[in-house]
Amino acid sequence: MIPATLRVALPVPLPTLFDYLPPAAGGEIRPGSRLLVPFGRGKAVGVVVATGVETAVGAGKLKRALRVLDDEPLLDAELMQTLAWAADYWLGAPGEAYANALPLALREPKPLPTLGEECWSLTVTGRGALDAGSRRGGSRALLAELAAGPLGATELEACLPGWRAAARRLLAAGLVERGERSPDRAIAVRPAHPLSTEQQQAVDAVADDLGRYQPFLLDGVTGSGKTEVYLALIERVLAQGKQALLLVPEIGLAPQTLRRLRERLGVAVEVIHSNLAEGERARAWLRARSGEAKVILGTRSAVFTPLPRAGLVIVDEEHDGAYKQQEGFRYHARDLAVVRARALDVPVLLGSGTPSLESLANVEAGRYRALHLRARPGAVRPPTVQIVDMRAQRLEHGLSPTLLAAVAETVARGEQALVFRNRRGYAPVLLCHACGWHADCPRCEHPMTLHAGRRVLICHHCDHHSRIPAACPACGATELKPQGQGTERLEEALAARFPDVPVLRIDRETTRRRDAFEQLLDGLRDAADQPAKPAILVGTQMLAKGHDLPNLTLVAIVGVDEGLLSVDFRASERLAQQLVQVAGRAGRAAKPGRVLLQTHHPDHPLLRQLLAQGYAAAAQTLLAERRLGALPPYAHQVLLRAEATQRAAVDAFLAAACAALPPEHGLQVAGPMPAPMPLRAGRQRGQLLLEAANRRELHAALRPWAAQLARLPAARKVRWSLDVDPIDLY
DNA sequence: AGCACGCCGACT
DNA sequence: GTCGGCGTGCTC
Repeated sequence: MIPATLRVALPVPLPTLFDYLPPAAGGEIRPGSRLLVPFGRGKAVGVVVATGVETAVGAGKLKRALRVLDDEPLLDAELMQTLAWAADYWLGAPGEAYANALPLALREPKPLPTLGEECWSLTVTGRGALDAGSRRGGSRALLAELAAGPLGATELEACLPGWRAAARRLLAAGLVERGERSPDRAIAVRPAHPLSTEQQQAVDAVADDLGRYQPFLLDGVTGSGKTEVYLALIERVLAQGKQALLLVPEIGLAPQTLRRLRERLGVAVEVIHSNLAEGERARAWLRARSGEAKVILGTRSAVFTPLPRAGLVIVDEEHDGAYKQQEGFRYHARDLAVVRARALDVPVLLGSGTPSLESLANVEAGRYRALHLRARPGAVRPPTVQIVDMRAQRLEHGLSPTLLAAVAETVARGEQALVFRNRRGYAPVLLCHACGWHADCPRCEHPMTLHAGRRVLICHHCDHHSRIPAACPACGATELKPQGQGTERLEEALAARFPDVPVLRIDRETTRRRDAFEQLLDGLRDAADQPAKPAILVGTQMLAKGHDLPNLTLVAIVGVDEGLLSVDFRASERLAQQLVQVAGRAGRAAKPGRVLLQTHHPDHPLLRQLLAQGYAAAAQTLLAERRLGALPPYAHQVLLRAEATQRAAVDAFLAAACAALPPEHGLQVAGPMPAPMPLRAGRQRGQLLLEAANRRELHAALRPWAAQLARLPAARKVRWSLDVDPIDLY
């Protein structure tokens, strides 16, 4: 044994840590410091996990580390412990867990960046160019923005999206320069809204537990003022000189939340998400680590932000699937937030209008405490919901007369209507009426979606594009008919039907440019001096989330039937959440809302209960079904996925994996079997599902097994992954 | 995951 | 005669 041997996590997807001799020069090395080491033929930056370890590596193989990059550990003890726990729980490669936690810029052997915020200002020549008006377009706009004084990167992003291209040009021309300044602080603080009794109760309940671990589930419908509760709690945490971490499911929701945080709190708020430039992200991360950043707002990966003065962790829209990473290290940020809160000894608040069944089960089991916001302070009353029976109705491009009449009434009142359809494109199928042939993706064997505007067929599973055939390739008939409706077709139908009203389609295609979405939505809000204009919105689930549209009074939901009939056991939960979230868009402020639900299954028990008794009751029914079926959250699952071009390779690997399971493991084994989509992007796919009522048993059996999988000879011929607590079984 | 080594086809 | 295809094996 060599007493000073270091154990290091390196950013490779291997189930192992690597041992090194300490660098030739240097003093004491502590866990959490980064280390530059020779690795293979090159070098790598790793994180020291343990020192003075007893190594099993032969002395001839053991290499000496090159140098320590941090005198002080970059990752504190709590983060190190949490990361080790996470790698173990999600059966991930330890190195990948550390790699996820560190911003990319900190995984390079360079000195730490300084903490100031990137900031841009005019040079003397720049001012001259502005006065002379010698530039145009984005460059001119940027010069104009900077005329009043230097601006930070976040501010520029807010007032001039896409400014970086112009900045690069002007920097090269010497018209602007890049500098650094300490981050913005102490802007005018807007006073808090008075809290309702319910809000105050929720705040008091959590505040009573500040300073110790306690999870809360804050259950509040859209418009009930969850954000005010978050803000009030963050204020308390700040008053104690501590930090708050607020997670949101997607970047799209960050800007509006950021605005509210900055307006209200007047402290440095850091935003951390994957769209941030790597340097900025590293600086934000370091400002959190130094304690300078008091409030950290971020998406999934922000759950790894260091919090030396942690006071509170909040997970907004906790039911959202975006918190689960779906490749590489497959962690769940909501679950990890709870684990971190326990390690940090702080309360964790999970908020949602439609809580996940997992969290509801945790309330039921007494692990989480429930807090409720039932009233919608801003709205007169909740929207009325009506089921529209599509059977025996003459449909116009999939839209019933009832629905069209409701849209007509709404726009006639000068209000806005949303037609929600969770399918992009013109039609999901292109069908030959003569012989029944339909256009399938050659790589997925699934119908391709017709995109009429772009005159192309697109596979929504693998993005394969092909030309629209002029005639049926099977029988030669020219009667190829689009079957079913996507948002593009609904937009067309509604525009034809309501020629005097603007029809706006909002989906991935129409909002591809980064700022397009916000711009479209801004046009729908009240201008200061003008009354709101009537409009019809057609959109996918992009519209389901959090955006405030005060003049939207009708929400018509088209095509919920897929969710009702799906074989995926989570489909009904997701459908219920989606329906409630979309319905919540209707009728905020003073105008009452109306929701129409168009279906072929008007008597479906889930829809009936959702309407009559609301989400909480429907969720209880779904929970009872899960319990009866011994499904999550009452059982625990691990899914082994495999794919390869050869079906035989997949089968051989899964069979070998199955045979490698420890004897008497006490687990339920389903498979090996084909994946729900057995062919995708030209790859054969299969899976093996393992279940157990007891999570400890499941992990005890799977830990050694997971390590063994990598060593199976059959593993080299497939792409495989392990998914602990999978949320999608595709 | 990268990266190199290694042994078989169509090109200057 | 070589450039390069991706199978195989390794990384302390």
